[in-house]
Amino acid sequence: MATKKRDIALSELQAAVMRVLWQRGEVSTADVADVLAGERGIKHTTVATLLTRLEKRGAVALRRDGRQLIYRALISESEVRRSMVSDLIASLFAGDHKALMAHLVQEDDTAPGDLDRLRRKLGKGKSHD
Amino acid sequence: MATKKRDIALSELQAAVMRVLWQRGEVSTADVADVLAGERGIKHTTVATLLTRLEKRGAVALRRDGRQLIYRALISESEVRRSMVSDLIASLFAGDHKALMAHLVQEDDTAPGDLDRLRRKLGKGKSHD
DNA sequence: ACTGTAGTACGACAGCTGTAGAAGAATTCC
DNA sequence: GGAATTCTTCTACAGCTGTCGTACTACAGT
Repeated sequence: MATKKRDIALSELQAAVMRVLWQRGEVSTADVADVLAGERGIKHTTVATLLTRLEKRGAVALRRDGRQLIYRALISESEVRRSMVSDLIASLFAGDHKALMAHLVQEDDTAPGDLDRLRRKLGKGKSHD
Repeated sequence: MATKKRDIALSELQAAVMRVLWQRGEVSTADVADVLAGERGIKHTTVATLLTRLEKRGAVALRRDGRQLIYRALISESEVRRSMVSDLIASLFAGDHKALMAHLVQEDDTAPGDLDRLRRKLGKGKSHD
């Protein structure tokens, strides 16, 4: 809790960038760019800009390797999830977590039994991040 | 489904404005402004701008009453919820609704039994919006 | 050494958001 | 009827985002 990171709201695109880092750990700009270029036809320079800005915000750290920049995430996916889910709940569900669950149960095609299974499968794990 | 409304992502503040409309139906600019001014010290003109922009986006409709403008929501809270929850799931939960549920079950202090109760209470209702 | 080539750094620009002051119009109150 | 009040409209501006083009730099080959 010492290293509090506030303001962890990412746009769709920023999340896509972070996802690459979360999945692969240390990644060069080119690697991220290749993924994003494939997924959505974004130019390399755009990705470089995105990464630079994320670095400025403290979301990622970079390291030099020759002429290349290698990035790694400084905020974890769980942190972002927690933060953004909370924001959404605050904005649209009157701050009530259960209201979101209710919404999900209502909207989703999830077979009712899944909830039970889900609850059973979790319940003890307090390990994340 | 005929009146498809895409692009229903609202910022925190925009959601706050919409919330007033959702709760009260038809509301004058001044009414919304008073609520927002009380909640977060925002100036009337700011609220007017917000409403104007929401109107331009098709999120609200306005009607004149003398010199006053009366607004009402054109998009429902459920629509916005559905849309934004889906966006979040797509961005951060690999498109898997159940992953969000798992996250909630994990993070929330919700007593495990609540899920059962929740599921029981719903389950048949297909009425929203 | 020269020339591509690959990579980074900068600067730009448009669109959206949060914020609000100034100006103008319509009402209301003496 | 003139002044104070209330509302809307317009304009502005800064900060963030998505998107790149250009320019510069360092290597890799030949």
